[in-house]
Amino acid sequence: MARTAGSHSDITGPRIREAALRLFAEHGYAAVSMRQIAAEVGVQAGALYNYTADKQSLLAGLMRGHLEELLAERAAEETGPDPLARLDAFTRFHIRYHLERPEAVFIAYMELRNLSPDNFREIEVLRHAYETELETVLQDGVAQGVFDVPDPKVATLAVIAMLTGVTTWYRDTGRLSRDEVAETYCGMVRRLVGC
Amino acid sequence: MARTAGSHSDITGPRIREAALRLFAEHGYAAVSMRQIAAEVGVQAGALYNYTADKQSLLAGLMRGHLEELLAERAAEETGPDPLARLDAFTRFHIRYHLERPEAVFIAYMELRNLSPDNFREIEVLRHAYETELETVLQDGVAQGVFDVPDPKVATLAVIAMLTGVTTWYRDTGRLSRDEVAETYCGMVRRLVGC
DNA sequence: GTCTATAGTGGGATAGAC
DNA sequence: GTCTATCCCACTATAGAC
Repeated sequence: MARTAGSHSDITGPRIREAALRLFAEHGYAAVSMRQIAAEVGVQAGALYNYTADKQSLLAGLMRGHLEELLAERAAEETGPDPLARLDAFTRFHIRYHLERPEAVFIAYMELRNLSPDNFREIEVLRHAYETELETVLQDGVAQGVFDVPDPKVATLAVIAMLTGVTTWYRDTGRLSRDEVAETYCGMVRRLVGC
Repeated sequence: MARTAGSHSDITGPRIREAALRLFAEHGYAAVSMRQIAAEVGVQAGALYNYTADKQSLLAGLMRGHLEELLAERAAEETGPDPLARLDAFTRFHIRYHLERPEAVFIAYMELRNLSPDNFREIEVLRHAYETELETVLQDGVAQGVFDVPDPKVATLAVIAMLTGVTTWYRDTGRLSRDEVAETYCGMVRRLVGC
């Protein structure tokens, strides 16, 4: 759609972030130019700088937004006291959330190298907070004698890597539905923790 | 070391590939310039084109070399008939091999987007051949009643994602040795396949 | 808030001397 | 086989008109 000089648009900001998310996920941060993002939105490159200080801030904002939303939605989930129920809930939540936002997930894992040192530290804190959610479940399960996990720290990283990997192969047009995939992983995770 | 015009060097080719491997792994393919690679080797940018047709071929060659070596070393391993022994062997091999070549592994997983369509197809064939190695072990184990794996295809992808994830956190200066990590993962993989 | 235009930098790849 | 020099192009970010 043609756009005219001087037109106002309070939704340009979100549209820029959506376009950047899509393009960064597809081609990688370094391979995407500000011109490409602007063209996707339908403005000139210079206009982007009304919404972001620079390209680096645009990337950091996307990653921070993704991880903050991940933590917020996780915190909003009801969690009872039973470690096994909490483990299942984490597995289902992680898979559902990641399959719903494959682009944000992809960027959050692949573009860490392209963050400035300050932004990197900030993002790592958020990521570690999320990993701690699962580690706590595993430790509680071990303490209660429900799980058998020799090394909860390593198991945490192993399970998260396993679950996140689903985004690399899952297709909605494939053999399994999202729920079926989640159930399959639930079973594998349960067994992995000796339950 | 200063280099002089006209000097010969049969090892420039390998040095270019080593430098490219290191820089691509650290900064990403798109973020690394041919000038950077040349500087790392100690030649001028133009000299690189005596060894590679272009930047894309350099990347594809690194990835092809990595996957071909992976398949060759895997094929060289002795494998008995016992599915459990083969599963353990795969786990230990995968972790050892990946921890020995973190840069090549990183590139092979992260830079798929930056391959031309032709190169991408070629690399995907190699990657799939490797995944089939594990899938075959799982299927044989199920057929012999040793493993309990409801979905061997999904389990294959889950195990490989879990094992490969070790490269994102393992440090030689950390709490565990490589062998200890491999044993920990062996135990987790065994349980995951219901064994 | 968006436009056009541009400053300033750096990119991939090539040509021709040595 | 490597050098220097260069072509041509794209990039980020900014300036100033509207």
